[in-house]
Amino acid sequence: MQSLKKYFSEGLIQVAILLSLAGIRVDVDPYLPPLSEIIQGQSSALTQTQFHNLWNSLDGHSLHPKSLDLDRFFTTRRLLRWVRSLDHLQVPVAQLETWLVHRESDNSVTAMQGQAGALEGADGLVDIEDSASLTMRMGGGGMSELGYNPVGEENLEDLSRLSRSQMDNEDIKEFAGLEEDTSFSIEECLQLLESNLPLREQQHLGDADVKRVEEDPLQYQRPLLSPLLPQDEPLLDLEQQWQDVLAIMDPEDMDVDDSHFTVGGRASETGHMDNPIHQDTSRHQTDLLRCSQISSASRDISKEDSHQSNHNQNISNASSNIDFHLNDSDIIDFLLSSATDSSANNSQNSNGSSMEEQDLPSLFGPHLEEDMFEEISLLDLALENEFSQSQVSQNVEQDHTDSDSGLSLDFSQSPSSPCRSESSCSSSSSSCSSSSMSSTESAPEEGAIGYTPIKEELTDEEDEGAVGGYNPEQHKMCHTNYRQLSQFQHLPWLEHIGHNHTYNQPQCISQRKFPKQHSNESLEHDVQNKLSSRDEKQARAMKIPFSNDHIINLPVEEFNELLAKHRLSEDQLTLIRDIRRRGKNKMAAQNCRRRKLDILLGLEHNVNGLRRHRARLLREKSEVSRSVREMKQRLNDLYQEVYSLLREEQGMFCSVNDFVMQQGNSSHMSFPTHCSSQSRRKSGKRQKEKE
DNA sequence: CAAGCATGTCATACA
DNA sequence: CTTGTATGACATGCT
Repeated sequence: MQSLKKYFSEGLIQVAILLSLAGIRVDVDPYLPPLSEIIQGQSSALTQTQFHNLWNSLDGHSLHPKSLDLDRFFTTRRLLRWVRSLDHLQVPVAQLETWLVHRESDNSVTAMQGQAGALEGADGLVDIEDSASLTMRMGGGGMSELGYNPVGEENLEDLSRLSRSQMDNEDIKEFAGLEEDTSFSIEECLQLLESNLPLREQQHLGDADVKRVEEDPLQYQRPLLSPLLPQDEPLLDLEQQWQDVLAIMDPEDMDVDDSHFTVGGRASETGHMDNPIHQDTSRHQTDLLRCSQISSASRDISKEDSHQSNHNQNISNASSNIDFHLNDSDIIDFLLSSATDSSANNSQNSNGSSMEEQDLPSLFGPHLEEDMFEEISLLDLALENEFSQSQVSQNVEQDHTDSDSGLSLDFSQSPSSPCRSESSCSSSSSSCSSSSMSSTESAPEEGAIGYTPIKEELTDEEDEGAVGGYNPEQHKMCHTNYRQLSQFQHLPWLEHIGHNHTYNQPQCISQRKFPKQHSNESLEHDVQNKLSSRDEKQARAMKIPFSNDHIINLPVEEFNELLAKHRLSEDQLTLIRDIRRRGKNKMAAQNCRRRKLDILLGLEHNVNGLRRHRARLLREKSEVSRSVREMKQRLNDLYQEVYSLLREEQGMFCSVNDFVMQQGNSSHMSFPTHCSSQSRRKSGKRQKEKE
């Protein structure tokens, strides 16, 4: 019988879904067991009537009874809710209700204050119901009736439908960006959130809210934020609060990437997509914003995948959903911070391709320049979808995949390096036929080894200049450009890299560099003798018939062939092998040092970015705290006003202290019509029950 | 001349 | 075992 019932139930579900899709509203409630039973009761995963079995039979797949498919389960619940809600308006009804009850003696009020964290400044004037019960009333009364469950809801659409009543106290508090230790009550949190809802969102609220809007639309529409704050700031404040929340909840994301983390989800949820600040700033964002959108979209996918079964799915989705706004806010923040130099900078930025990099430092102030590079680098990295949490790891990863090329490295140490042009690289590869293969093969990889973080800052021209392999000389030449970047100006290695450590240079390199350009060969020979390395001198002394470059850079097979071609003594062979070993180790040491510097560079960059991020978070935190205080004050004033009106209506029989405001399940705000001793006793009794 | 830096070299470990 | 690579430690030359 049970199985038969199940069979019909699932059949009904399918039919209802199909009919609903066709536009026909079907109420399957009478034919279905209570939803709670489906969810929690006999159909629990541990019982024989697991609901996943229902789905196993639905689509023909067979799942292990213990492998509960939560996705399908919640999808089922959503579909069921949807089907059920087709016959009635599915407007989330906010169950926020406020009423006044009699204020008992001071002791009781004190106790209730302790429970709910009444307004600090109200001095016991307002008594707010226990937050847990309030949550039950708000969430359980209305939304949970629709089957919403904050845990396990994966879809963003559900999230958007999730009103604040879906969250428990902590969620709401966190959502409001409040710390745990704050004495801010749950109602204040809700009002804080509510106050940031646009009017159309308010229309989704309950009757009580509507009434309040009708009675005092201005007051209700007006956010409870401080009047000192600009009207556009609530959104930013919320985003900042959300950033704080995310930083607390997910410290792993606190990395550089966290700077792109904000409240967007909430922004969309609360309908702030058309917030004026977005409109005002959107025209300034242009390509940066698009880049951020793309990057955030990619992150959305990955984040959703990683958080599929996460307990904090709601908030994760919210954060991912709003990445766009987060980037938005970041860009806005950046634009606002750079507003002082906006005109000049904008013009320069528009001509960025043609602008000389060395002009950059003069165009931006130190702080602005730092921020700009941070933002731009973040966006660029995010756009490439390669932005890892640590540039260090990125560098190391690249290092593992790259190989070295000693040939190009030797170029940088050539005696003629000071006057050599970038063409030396190509000429070297063309002039050395046998070794060109190995050098050119490994050369492009070499370029990816070392200065990767810096190369991201380079222009296209410089990148093109690096084609053909890593050329330290290019980096030396670009060194002047690097130094324009304030981020790297302090690095000693950039300042010293221009030093001409030309001792111990292979002779063959200088020969290959300018085979036709040097007319005076005798002079060149003198220079070679003077600047050649110990190995080269020894090679010449031992009459080694080929160059050190060949010895070092030839592949093993060709190297062995070369040795076989010539009749060499044992000493010569030993020297050749030593030269090869030392040469390769020399290049390895250079690469190793370069990597080390890059790692340090990346770490330094990350530290700076994290410092800036921390400073910004602290700044936002202080701003939020200030706005919260102001809102509290406003709310207190509002209460005073309401009480004064009530006293007038009651004929001045009751004092302000005789009223407390409560919020409940009904859809209207209620106040006791009189403050008799009976109500006083009732209130006291209720309070005792709570305790 | 000492300090700091860049570079080369060696020894060693590892793939 | 050979070869190549990576890296710490030390030496050396330069500023």
